[in-house]
Amino acid sequence: MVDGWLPQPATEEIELVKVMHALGDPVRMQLLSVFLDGKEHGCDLSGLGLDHLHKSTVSHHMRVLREAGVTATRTVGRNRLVQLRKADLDTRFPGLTDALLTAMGR
Amino acid sequence: MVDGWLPQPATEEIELVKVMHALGDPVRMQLLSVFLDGKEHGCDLSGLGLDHLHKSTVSHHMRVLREAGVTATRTVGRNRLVQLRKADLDTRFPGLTDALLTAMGR
DNA sequence: ATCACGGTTTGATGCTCGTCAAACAATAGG
DNA sequence: CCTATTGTTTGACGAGCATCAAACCGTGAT
Repeated sequence: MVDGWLPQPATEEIELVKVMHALGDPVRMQLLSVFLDGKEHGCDLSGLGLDHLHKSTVSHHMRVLREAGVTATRTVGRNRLVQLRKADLDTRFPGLTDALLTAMGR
Repeated sequence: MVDGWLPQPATEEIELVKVMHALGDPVRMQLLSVFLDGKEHGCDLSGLGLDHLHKSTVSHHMRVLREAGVTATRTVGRNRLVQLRKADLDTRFPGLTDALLTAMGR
């Protein structure tokens, strides 16, 4: 019933070096590849090759991404919906998410 | 008299996650801000606020950047000339260095 | 109220990394 | 040849990080 957003840095507070650090991990990079479409995603990571990871480990990586300002997480019921903060990132670092989208994905 | 290039990954071998990891450090980020002009630079880091760092520490960071494929280092005499591998990075990850240049610097 | 579900938090462990210090290597100059 | 310069390499140390496991917490269903 609480249904709100998890804590995250304001747009102006997003730091490039922290974003880079957040993306400098294979697991988080793979998570990013899912979020790059900009849509909301559940925490079901089946079909990602992340089955071997403990749920608390994934939760940790999700937190790193969120605290770096890369993603935003919304609580609805007992689920979490995660999405890329594309607009905010484009404001702070124009062209960055586009470059990532080009480099990854297709 | 040997005057050659220090070992570095081939263009196709440059991995995005390793580049991100290399850039996920404040010191290396500051070094990058110097190299973003694409020109060759000596290892004189005066006026960068890196005076407090030991020379071996800077050498370490230079190596990380080079092994990630971010920079290329040339040996001339007893000096090292370092420059951004802009063409190679643009080939692998189009728009990335431009986005970094926009985000940092001016 | 009780239970199951989805996810977080805490603690512990091992590995990686940033830093310094000292030794080393190669080169330019006397 | 000797010395100074420029930067690398090695070793050591401490901090940080990725991972797991177990406990915990809010929510929805029974």
